[in-house]
Amino acid sequence: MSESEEEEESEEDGRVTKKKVSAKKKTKGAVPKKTTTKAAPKTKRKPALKSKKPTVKKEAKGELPKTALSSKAVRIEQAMKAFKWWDQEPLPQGIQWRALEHNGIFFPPDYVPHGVKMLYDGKEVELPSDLEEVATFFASMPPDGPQLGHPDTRKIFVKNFFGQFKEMLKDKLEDDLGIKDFDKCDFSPIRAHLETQKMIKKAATVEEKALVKAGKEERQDHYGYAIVDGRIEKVGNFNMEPPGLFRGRGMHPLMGMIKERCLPENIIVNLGPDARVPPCPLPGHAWDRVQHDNKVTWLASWKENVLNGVKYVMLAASSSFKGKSDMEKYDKAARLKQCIGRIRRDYEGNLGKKADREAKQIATAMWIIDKLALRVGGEKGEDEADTVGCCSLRLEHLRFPPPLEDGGESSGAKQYEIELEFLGKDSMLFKQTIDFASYGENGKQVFKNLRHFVKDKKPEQDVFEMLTPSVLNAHLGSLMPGLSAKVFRTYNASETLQNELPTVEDLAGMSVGDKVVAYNDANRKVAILCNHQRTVTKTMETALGNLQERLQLLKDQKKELLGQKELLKSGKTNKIRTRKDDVLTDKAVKAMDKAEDLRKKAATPEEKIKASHALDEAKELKRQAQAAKAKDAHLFARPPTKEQVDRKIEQWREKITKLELDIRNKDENKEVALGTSKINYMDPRISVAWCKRVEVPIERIFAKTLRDKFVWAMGVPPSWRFEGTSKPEM
DNA sequence: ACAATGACTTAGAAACTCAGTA
DNA sequence: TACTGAGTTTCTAAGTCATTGT
Repeated sequence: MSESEEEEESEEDGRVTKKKVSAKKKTKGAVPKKTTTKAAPKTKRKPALKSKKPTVKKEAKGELPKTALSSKAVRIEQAMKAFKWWDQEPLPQGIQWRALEHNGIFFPPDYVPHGVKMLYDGKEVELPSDLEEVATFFASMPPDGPQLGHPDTRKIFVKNFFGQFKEMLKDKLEDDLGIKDFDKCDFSPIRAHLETQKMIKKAATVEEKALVKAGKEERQDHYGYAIVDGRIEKVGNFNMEPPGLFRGRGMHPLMGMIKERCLPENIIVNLGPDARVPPCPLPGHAWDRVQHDNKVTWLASWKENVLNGVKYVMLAASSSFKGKSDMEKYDKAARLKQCIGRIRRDYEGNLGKKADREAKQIATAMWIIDKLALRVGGEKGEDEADTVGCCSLRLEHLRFPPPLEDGGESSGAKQYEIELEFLGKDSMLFKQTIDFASYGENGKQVFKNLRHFVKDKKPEQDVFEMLTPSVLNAHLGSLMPGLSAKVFRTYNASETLQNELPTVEDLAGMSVGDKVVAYNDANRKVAILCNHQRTVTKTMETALGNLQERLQLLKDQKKELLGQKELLKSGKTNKIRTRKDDVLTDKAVKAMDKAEDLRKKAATPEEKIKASHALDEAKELKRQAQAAKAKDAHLFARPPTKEQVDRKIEQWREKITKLELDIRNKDENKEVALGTSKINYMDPRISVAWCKRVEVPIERIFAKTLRDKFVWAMGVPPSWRFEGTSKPEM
């Protein structure tokens, strides 16, 4: 790869020299770019940033990459990559950095009033700009989304939103404009306005889009990097969250509350004592305060008004801060693997303890967390959605089998089954029937314990009334230093991946594509273990429906082809249906040209809207043309030979098999999210080593950002296994 | 003791991008 | 040569857990 040959050229093992840093300070500050003035170099810099793409293409074509003139972005990336934090001397306990420099936060622009009026009782209402803004927040909520699309959540959302909206009316105007009833409010004019704005944006010319992109890149250049102990690192969320309406998940009691605009006055900036303080980007404003706390990794923080929690600007997932703790997390999980036997014996031994209810609850909870991969489940407040984990499970979340008729023992397999049904993190449904008997004697004991714990309890009472995460974690910590409940999920996920991945022998003779499928199968097992779900969106549903339709069409076409074969055999060639002239496509193309023309000439918003309508119509024509074409795709222009028909039948057979596989995969995956476990739970070294062993290029498994995030894992040998190496068993 | 807070990880949805394709 | 849909990135909410405050 070109990396190695360029490595020596990169900035001294990734370190930006002192000289360079201070030089930057004088001009623009911490940003890793040499821009001196705003406008002038802009045009010059653009091609440099763009040069990234051609380089890649040339490389792909086998040409030599240009080493001398690598773009700024590429050079920064190389500098970041060249520094191998995992080979470095660690900083003292609790110290996160010695020097830290960054450029602060980007703030979204002020609200620009659009003047489109909402209706009340059918009449337009004149709103001051800050109220118009809030009305616009509401209008921008998708009417069929997770908040407004469901009657229960909609009720909460509307109550919160409208309560505050009315409050604002009262505060801002002495007269509330008579707005009292939400049902008389009509935000649809604003919604329509937003919709057309979106269309206009989508229909923008290439140049306009390029301009937007350039602006984004400029922002990335300015805010997107920090200098940590002399090295360049990527910043994660440097954009301040824009104001809007709080979108809680599930039945969040606060959904619909106004999330206020956050200004520099609310920001604490954290950086090194010697670092240049980033200038506040909003004229006339100032940071709340600047601090130099090197015990923490964040660059800036603010208090958010809805949940009253602190939010942070932190480095990106590819940074050394995140990388270090990620590696520690997986090392800890591997350490758990070393002593998992002892820990399981600990809780198994305590499951049947007669006298000690607390020990029994701890043991039972540990079993659940270990075997069912539940989260620990902290207590939740009044102002939060009612979701639970292990410690907060209530009797109402457990469905025991019906009691046996008058002492009749063992009435069947259902005896030890419990249906668990509750909402977990993000209000994701957990619904599984657990057959405790399938886990052997310990499983049966857990079942008995649960029945015992809930004896004489009301549905809304906790199953583990003696447990809290602190109690549980205190016990876990006594079994292994640093052990807490969440480590079990990491451990079990990684262990499952390793065990589920096929061996080199299993994969003998398979294509890379098939190996990737095998990897995804293992990944899916982990995702299911961790209950990583995604809701089937409407777009996905329709996409699946379209595929089904397409499959049916292909099948019908194949049938006709088989019929044609028979006709050929019996010499009835004249009965073979041939393809008709395609007139629709021509029509569509013309309409398209015309719409394009309109768009080019359009200057005023009205004309632009008109052009976009014309485009829509042309698209519809095109869709029709394509549908018609697809319908006859299997037909020949003139009566075919037998060979031609045979060839086409074979083609169609392949198409059908491929599509059927595609549909099956999509269907299986539609409600499982593979990404979460890949990003957060499976030790990347397992995947890297497996890829090396079975000769699958790592980029087939990890996309760019994941490769960056997991740089520290890329060097493991093919033989690497997930099993604790350091730290002996206690 | 235990409630509140702070810092950080984990999470799915939404927005965006880009490659395959008609 | 624009479209489409899959894949990726961004966004920010919602967890965990140790520390701090009362």
